[in-house]
Amino acid sequence: MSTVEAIFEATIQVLISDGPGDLTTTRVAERAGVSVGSLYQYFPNKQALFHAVNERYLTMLAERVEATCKAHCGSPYAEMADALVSTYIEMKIERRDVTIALYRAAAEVDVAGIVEAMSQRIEAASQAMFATASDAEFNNLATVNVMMLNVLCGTVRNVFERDMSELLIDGGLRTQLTLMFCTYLAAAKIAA
Amino acid sequence: MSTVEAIFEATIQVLISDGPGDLTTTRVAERAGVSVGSLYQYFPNKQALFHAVNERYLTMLAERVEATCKAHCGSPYAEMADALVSTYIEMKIERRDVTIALYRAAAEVDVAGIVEAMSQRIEAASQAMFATASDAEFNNLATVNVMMLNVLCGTVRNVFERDMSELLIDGGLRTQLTLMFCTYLAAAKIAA
Amino acid sequence: MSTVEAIFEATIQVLISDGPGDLTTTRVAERAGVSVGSLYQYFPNKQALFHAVNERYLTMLAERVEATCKAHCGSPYAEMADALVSTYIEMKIERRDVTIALYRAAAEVDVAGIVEAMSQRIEAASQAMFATASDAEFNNLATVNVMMLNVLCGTVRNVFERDMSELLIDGGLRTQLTLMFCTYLAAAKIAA
Amino acid sequence: MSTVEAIFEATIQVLISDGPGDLTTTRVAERAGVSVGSLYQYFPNKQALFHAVNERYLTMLAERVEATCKAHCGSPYAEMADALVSTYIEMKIERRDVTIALYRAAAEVDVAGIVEAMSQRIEAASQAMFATASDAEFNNLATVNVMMLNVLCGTVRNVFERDMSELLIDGGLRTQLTLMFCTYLAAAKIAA
DNA sequence: CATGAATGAGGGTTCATTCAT
DNA sequence: CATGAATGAACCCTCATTCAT
Repeated sequence: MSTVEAIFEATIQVLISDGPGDLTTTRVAERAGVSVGSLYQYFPNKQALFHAVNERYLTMLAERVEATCKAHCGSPYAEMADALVSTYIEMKIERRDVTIALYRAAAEVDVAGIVEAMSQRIEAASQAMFATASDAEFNNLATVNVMMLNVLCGTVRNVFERDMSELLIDGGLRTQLTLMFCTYLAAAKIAA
Repeated sequence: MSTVEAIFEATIQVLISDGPGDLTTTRVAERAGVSVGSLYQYFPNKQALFHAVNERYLTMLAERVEATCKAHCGSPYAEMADALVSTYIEMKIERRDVTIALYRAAAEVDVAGIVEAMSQRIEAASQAMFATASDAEFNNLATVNVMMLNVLCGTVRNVFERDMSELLIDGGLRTQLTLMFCTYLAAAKIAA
Repeated sequence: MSTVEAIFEATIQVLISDGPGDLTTTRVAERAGVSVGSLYQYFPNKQALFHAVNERYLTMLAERVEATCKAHCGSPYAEMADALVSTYIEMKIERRDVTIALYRAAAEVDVAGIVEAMSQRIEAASQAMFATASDAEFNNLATVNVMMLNVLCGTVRNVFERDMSELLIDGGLRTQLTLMFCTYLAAAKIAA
Repeated sequence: MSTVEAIFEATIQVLISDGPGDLTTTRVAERAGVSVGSLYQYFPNKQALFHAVNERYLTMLAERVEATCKAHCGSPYAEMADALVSTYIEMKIERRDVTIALYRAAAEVDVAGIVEAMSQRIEAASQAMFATASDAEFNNLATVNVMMLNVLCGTVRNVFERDMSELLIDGGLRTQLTLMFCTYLAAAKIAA
């Protein structure tokens, strides 16, 4: 494993075990099995490290969502909603500890830029998908789409931060969010 | 204004102007016009101060929501949904800077406990309200209710943190969330 | 002794014993018998400390020279030259270690500003004095005066840095510089 | 250009553009277009590099002064004084940035040894020259000579460090120093 | 002989907290 | 009960130097 890779992984590990408040460059370096100096050879400062870790994570997320959206072009909108919600939640659950760690770290630094960029990628992909629904066209698709994604991201975050396991394990969150989106979309359908 | 009051206000002010990263006890004391020593007479440590500020803010929020819920007992559910969403968003918009400041500070410290407590108060009030809707009864009200509140809190936070002013100023967020909740509730109605 | 005083003294001591390259804020604080934190309560950073120490020293020097110049208003110019040279050199010899330490430290930081300010104070005082010589008037006094002071400051520094004790102990430097200035001034005299 | 040459030049360049405080071995190597490792193949440590650069510069200076002194054997002493002063100042002005950079760097490291050695070479050459003046013999030549060279070196340094351009551009410094030396030497002449 | 990633001691600086006044 | 100077552990970051390739 490359040094950079080790540092990335160590950052996540420290974030998970110690929390963002106790994340020090020394500790990260130690956990990565390298010296602080090495860390600073690859990242100009602590912020940059944070930034990079978040970017990497969010980029992965965005890519997966984009892929899902592409894969569901032309499907019925209910399937689209389910695919979107499921993909997003599954990714978050997959490495639950990482998800929680990054949610907590988000406020520490200026990650707003990355978050915004990724949000827009996801929004674009989603809107493109819904525009091709086989069984409906929508009024105000732009607004509706933005709403759904804010709801999706915000709600999932809330559920993770409150650690509401019961909503996550049995798919309650997924089912209900999908349902909510379907009824919402139905109301936005253009009468045939 | 009491000393404690001054300290509370100063904390918020520093949070707004300097951000949570630059909030130091000395700075808070200065802005409050008291000495650090005095600050420590009222709060055993920085965490406690943070905690208190958040508690006060969230308690106010919870109380307002509870009042709204009580006031809408027996109304049609659409009105309930609108009242809930409107009250929550209005409070957040009212002192937008404070809202954003506290969202950002949330991760810094362990506010999870307070958040959880307040969430449950709000959920209870909301569920009690919806149980009295004049025009419907709902399947699975507990789940539906929890979902709506997670969506409400999560989405609003997301919108504030992304600073999506366009959704806030013209009431787009309010209208759409209300609509979403109405269609969602409609789907949960018990057939008459 | 006040904390600030102790820090000033400690800075000089460290400068003398360890040299400017090994002057660390921690070491200064230790030697002063206070904590680093205290040091930073009085000086915003290391540079400021350096600056303050130099300013204090050079201000004293300038004041002494100014006093001497005032005291010799109306004297014959040879006495003036002797007074100027003697005062300057004596002050430097008085605390020889401090003198050497500060010469060495001068390049470390931006002391140029203070040096320039003090140089100008001294030049002004000196020129005012020579303008009142009882036994001569001078062509180009401004130029002649600036030359003498550059020579005085530069030469003394050179002698200290080269540690040419033999020139300092028996007054050789003083005698010769005075002589040099007298012959130089004589050449600038306006023929009666 | 040899590697060593490149490193020398790079050191000077970094000194000029970044100052002695920001001179790092890595930066020097970069600017020289070689690796740090290579730098350490030629210089055992940073001090040695500094040392070498200074030695090279001062050796050149000493050689030029020696040459001038030899060339003026048997001349009248006024010509000698002028030649000495002019040569020294011209060399310093020739690459003014280098001169200033090295003056500033001088305190950083232990260059005292080299400076002393070069000073003595120059003093010897100068004394030998003045001993052959065609128009005078001097009392105490050793002392007079040492004085003049301390004055010359010290004053020039002072003028450069204070950046008194007006004294350098129109030759004021040169003229006045020469004049000062001539009157000083005249006073030391052995009566015929 | 060149390279440059890796090292890690050490420097400047901050800030929550205490306690003598 | 108020004050604010003093504390010092801990943080971020730098850079001279080494050594495996």
